[in-house]
Amino acid sequence: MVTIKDIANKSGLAVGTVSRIMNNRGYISEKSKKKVEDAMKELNYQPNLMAQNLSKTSSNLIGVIVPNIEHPYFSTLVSEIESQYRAKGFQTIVMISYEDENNEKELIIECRKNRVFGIILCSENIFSENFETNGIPVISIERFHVNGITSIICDNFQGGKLATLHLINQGCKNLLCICGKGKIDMPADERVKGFNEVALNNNVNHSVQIATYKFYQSMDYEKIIKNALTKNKDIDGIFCTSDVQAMQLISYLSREKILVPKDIKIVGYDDTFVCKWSNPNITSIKQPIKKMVKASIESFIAFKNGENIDQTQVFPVELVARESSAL
Amino acid sequence: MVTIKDIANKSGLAVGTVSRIMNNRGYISEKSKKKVEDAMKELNYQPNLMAQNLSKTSSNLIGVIVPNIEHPYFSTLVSEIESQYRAKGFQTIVMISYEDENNEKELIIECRKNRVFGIILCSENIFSENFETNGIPVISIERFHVNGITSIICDNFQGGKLATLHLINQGCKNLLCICGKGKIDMPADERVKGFNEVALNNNVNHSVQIATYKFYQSMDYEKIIKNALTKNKDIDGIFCTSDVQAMQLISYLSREKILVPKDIKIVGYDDTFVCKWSNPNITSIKQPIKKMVKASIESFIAFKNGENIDQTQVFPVELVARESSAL
DNA sequence: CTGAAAGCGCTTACAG
DNA sequence: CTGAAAGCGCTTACAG
Repeated sequence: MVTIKDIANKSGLAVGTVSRIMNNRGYISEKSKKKVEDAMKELNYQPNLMAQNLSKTSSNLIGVIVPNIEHPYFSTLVSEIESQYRAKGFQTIVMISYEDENNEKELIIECRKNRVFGIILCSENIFSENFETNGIPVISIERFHVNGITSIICDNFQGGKLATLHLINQGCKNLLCICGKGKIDMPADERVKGFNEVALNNNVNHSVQIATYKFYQSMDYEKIIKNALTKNKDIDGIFCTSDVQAMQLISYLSREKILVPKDIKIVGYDDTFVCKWSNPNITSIKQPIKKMVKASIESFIAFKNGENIDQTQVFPVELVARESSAL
Repeated sequence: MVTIKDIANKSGLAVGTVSRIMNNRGYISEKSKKKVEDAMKELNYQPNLMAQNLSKTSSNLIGVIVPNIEHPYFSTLVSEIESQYRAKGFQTIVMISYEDENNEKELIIECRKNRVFGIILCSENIFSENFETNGIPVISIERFHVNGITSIICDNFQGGKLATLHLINQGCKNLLCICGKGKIDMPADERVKGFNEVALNNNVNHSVQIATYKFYQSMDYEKIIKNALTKNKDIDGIFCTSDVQAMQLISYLSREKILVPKDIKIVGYDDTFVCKWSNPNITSIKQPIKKMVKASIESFIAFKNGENIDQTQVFPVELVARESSAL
């Protein structure tokens, strides 16, 4: 493995000088610069990131802890995180917690071992007093602010309202909301509040079907969907708090020979790529993932610079109309 | 940040001794061990992985370069890689190439900078002479062996045969195969060969619809599906070389009021989680992802130990029958 | 503009 | 069984 020493020898300069040239720090003569660049090229040199991080005061590593990367929301989110952070010179370490609190503790320790610059944590267990990050800043996405963790969320309440208003505008009279419920209050719960408020204000029949956490984990909502629809016979509009639910709902209704959007109109949430994989395509509420990820980067940097960070940052959502809610 | 020095001070031992105790290397007295453990606990110490990797001859890092992590095949694969490698003490660095050769070159350089133990590369551009990994072992998954890169693949030919035989056994007389086509020969091309062979041997009408790469990239096969089905009017069995295709095919056929499996039977490939998200559920060919990932770990370790590694490792597949091909 | 030295936090022979 | 020293590959003041 070629090291900075080899470059120093080759170019006839001291190691420190080479380092300064490579990092463009301080005064540099053109001649030396050229020599170093030539040597680097000739020896095909790549600096050792671990050595760099070790000697610098802070690393370029970002720990990303998510429950899974198979759910389309998370695969999209992680994908966006990876590319935006890389573009800014950070390196992400993606870690999968499977929603298990002990795993999460382990992974946070792993982040600490890596001396990460920051941690993005998407967790249900975020309240835990056991999460000790020793001064490493933590940002959560779509989780509430707690324990000093900065929280980046979309306007879930508004999302719920938009979806519901849309269904009403499309003529629905009997609404159902299918939502998940975890161990703690989640920002996504606000979607249901938005649903309830709009339905109430518009005097529309409405009910809520709660799916326990295991449905979310298995990404298999069939039973809860069946349950909800046998209980509520004359539903004509359903707001699913995730596209994955909406997808499976459409599959279920197709099986039951119930027509979407004719008999029942549907709105999903997240606007993930699967929205286009069903017949009909799924109308959905879009989170501005790109902006949310960008905000997380800015917050980490602000924190690093000792600036104040908003504890909770809320981003507007929009409705993307497709076939599943058409007239 | 607490360091090994703090542990040494606290426990009244030398830094080297503490290191030996932490790594369980060489003779250790119970008394000293206890002292160190107590100090570690008291100071909430976590060793600095970068320092460890720097002083060791090899790192515990594995670079994982994939075209994307949104496609269900890759999200499943990456998820499996992350969890199996972590269990073995490795840390994966997931990198997304977006199928771009320049990105891939950059990412390989990034791997080199990280002094990774090995690279898992899922690339279309694997033939490139420009991939210089400087002695770092590379394993490809579902790509052919080339340039000394170890190749782990499933038995695609067998998969194609299984799928086709199944369709024929289910009574199909006019078969279509929808497949992707990249810049280079891919193991997945063997699926089509298996299709052709079985169809020929059984004297069944058959044709192949090739989807160019851009369809794969966009995960949007609608046009090619439409094209294939307007060209071939009396198809009654379709082998899709990915579940994503099958998913969208089912959506398309539903739109066209063509019944699956009554009018057309369908078999997908990869057996990803989306197979259960459509009506009907998708019959699919299952790759033994877990075993393939396991094999990659073993190969890296074997390489490290100077052992010989099979250049190409082929894993058997199986057909998972669901509704889309039912009688 | 450049070099020498100290330091980042570990590990690893080598003595004892 | 343990300590002291050298080294991993960088960066960063500090002189000059």
